[in-house]
Amino acid sequence: MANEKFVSQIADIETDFPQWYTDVVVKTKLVDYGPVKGTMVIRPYGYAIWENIQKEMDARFKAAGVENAYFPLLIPMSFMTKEAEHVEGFAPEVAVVTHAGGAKLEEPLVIRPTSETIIGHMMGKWVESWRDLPLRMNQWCNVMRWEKTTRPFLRTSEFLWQEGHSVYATGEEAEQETLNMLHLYEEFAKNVLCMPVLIGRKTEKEKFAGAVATFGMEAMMHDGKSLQAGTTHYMGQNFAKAFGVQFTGVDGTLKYGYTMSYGVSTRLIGALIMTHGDARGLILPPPVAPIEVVIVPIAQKKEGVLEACNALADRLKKTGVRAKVDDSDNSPGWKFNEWEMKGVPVRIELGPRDIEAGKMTVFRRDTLEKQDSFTLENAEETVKALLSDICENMYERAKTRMQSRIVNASSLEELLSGVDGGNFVRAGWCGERACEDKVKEFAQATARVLDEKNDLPTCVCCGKKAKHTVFFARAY
RNA sequence: CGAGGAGUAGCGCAGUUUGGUAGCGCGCUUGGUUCGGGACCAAGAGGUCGUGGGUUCAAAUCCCGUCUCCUCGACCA
Repeated sequence: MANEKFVSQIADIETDFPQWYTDVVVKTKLVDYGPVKGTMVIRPYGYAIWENIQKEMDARFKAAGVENAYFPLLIPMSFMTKEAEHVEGFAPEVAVVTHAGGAKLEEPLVIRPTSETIIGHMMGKWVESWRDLPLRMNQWCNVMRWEKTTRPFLRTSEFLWQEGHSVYATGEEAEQETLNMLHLYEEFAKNVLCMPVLIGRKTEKEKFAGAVATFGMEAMMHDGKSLQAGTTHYMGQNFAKAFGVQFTGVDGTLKYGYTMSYGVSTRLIGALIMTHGDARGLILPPPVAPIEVVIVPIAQKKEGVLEACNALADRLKKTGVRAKVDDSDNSPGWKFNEWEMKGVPVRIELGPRDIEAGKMTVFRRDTLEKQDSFTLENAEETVKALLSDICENMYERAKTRMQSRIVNASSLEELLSGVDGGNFVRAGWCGERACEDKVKEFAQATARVLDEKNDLPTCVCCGKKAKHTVFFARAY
């Protein structure tokens, strides 16, 4: 088999998925490890994916009327302690600056693990009247959480994300925005990452520290485990009260605002890798792939070959396709394997034979199919159609896979065997924390989200009447 | 943070048991031949053996500390 040597560079995706993931992210040059524990360097190929994610997401926020802003990295320690649940949730994982300018600081400064507190503080200054509302802001920034175990993109001490924060005059509006943003994320996952997700409300146990309600979007990874790919939170008046976010209403009385927040992070990159990847490495969704089409010249020193490749690349670039000619000295076979590992959606091979016939050989990464019947003449149309077909196919394939791995359980044993088999397990739940804890202890599975379709009658744990139907899974 | 494993050339590793001249494969550089699934020949460059201390005439090798990475558990975007 021609690819044996190549495939052996990365661990087996079926039998050793965690190692496969680590191998792939490092060998494809998405990331490298930083010198400080839990830190990662996002290399150009990885950062380009993030930039594409930002571009698509940012456009959606702006279309929804959200404005970008930037708040400071350092937060006075006293801010963190103003909201009781919030400090309890985040205290164990914050990094604190105690010295600066060669002296011990009067008040320690927290490196933001999230910005609810400092933004709440500023909102308190900026909101005075009902006319100031709603106030809807987003920031793209880094945050730091001192995690115990780390893995590139999935969990690192420092990561990049966007955090949106809004304050509304009424709880209904803030709650509605919490759902709107959840649906925005879902749409983004589908159309930009070609990734199906489950969305829904989180249980009390799983909700954000300081929130009234948390909603999440969960994606199924190749091994059947779940990854929280984004969250939105409704805070009620918790933070508004802690930070004095008050306004005078139409009726002339002073009221507290209602806040909400939402975020997605560089973890999305990990999510798309673990959703779409295969034994050969990455399969990148075209909308975020740094290179959508790589053109590999065959016999590139022969006259006219490189010229033809460059001309084709230029034509594709003019139509907005991210195209690249690999004119390095490596052999064609080497290039094929390299770009496959790096997940480029479409490869075009162009050699003297093709050029003479006015054709091009096209390989698509998602299906590994190669075709040599396309004409060079209408390459633009061919490539556009192919990229959109790949997008659709990647989504449908992942969706079919996820749906085929959602099973119902009516007992703890069924739930255990379900998650052991790499499934998401739907089960009834009475709503008691004790039962949720018992499931975790028994099956090492957690409640990912509550299913909107609440159709299972009895609690999987205690057998009493179920209040909710829950998606349980092992999680990253 | 608990249990296990690993750090030797850019990458993958051998050498450590039994202390005694720093090795192999790939990659890299130069020149040439090649090019339709990880090509070939020739010549070359590259190492404070993670790091700090100790034992010794002598340490990659033995002892103690420490840092980082990987896997599995408890917590999280």
